[in-house]
Amino acid sequence: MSDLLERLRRRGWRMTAQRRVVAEVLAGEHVHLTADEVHARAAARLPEISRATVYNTLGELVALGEVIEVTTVKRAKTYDPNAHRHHHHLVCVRCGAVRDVYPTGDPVSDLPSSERFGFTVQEAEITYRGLCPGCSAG
Amino acid sequence: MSDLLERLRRRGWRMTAQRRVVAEVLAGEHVHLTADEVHARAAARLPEISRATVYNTLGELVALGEVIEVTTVKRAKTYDPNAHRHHHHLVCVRCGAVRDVYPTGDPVSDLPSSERFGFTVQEAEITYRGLCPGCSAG
DNA sequence: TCCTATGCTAGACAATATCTAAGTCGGCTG
DNA sequence: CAGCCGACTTAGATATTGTCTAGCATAGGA
Repeated sequence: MSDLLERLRRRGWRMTAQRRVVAEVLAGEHVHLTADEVHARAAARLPEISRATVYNTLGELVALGEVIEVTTVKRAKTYDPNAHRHHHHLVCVRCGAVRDVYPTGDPVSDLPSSERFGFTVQEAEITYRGLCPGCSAG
Repeated sequence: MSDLLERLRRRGWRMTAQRRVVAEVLAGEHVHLTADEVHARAAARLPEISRATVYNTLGELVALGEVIEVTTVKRAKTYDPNAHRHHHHLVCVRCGAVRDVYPTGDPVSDLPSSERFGFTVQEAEITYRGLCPGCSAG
């Protein structure tokens, strides 16, 4: 989205072809990509982009809060561009598919203070696990 | 604990010095260790134990349901020996400390069917994030 | 005690992520 | 609108984590 590029520019990001392509790859598909997948898609448009730049750019987007890093059981982290609406994840234990979901209720309020051990709890993130329609049918 | 060793023996595990040491390391400290940390502690007692054996043994313990694999933001997976009481995790975003916690309520029931997208939901795992007493004081 | 399948080892390999040194370029200044 | 500077990018080396292989060792049953 040009929204994203706009916000980044306003935050003093120097706009380069590489950063633009990475941001566009993420904003274009609302799915969870690994760094390598982002690199592959970015390289399709800008063949000489290096892996290091993709990693750097993803790291910056995460630091700016524009993208969320999601760690599942798979080895590689994935990057979720849906950072502006707080949500949780539903993961297929068979094929690894991920969906963003919006449960009701607030898990933080379900953690009694006796279970907080002096921590200042900021947020909670729920990972639902199960089988996706394709995998439970198979 | 010999509890754990007992259960493993009953399940037909061939008991070797290496497996005993790995199981003891996990059962001894109720903390979340990475595979490398398990290897280091195991090697303190049995110097020639190899990394492959530690990985294999941890994988078997996970498959047997005696240990849970926990993936946090850190790169390496950690192994949680508290597998027999379903629980969630409270993580310090600064220092990475992890506590097992038992919230009230059932997150699975908070996911309406309109948010399940045809998935068969089996379980939910909550990661609470915040600052531990030491880090919020600093 | 002996045998055999299972387990162990070192080290190679694979996958993911970060670092480094040198070259490039966005965008401010004049 | 040209020059400059520091932020950005690059290729490739390196680090970290995890898996595989081939041959040796051994637990535990006969």
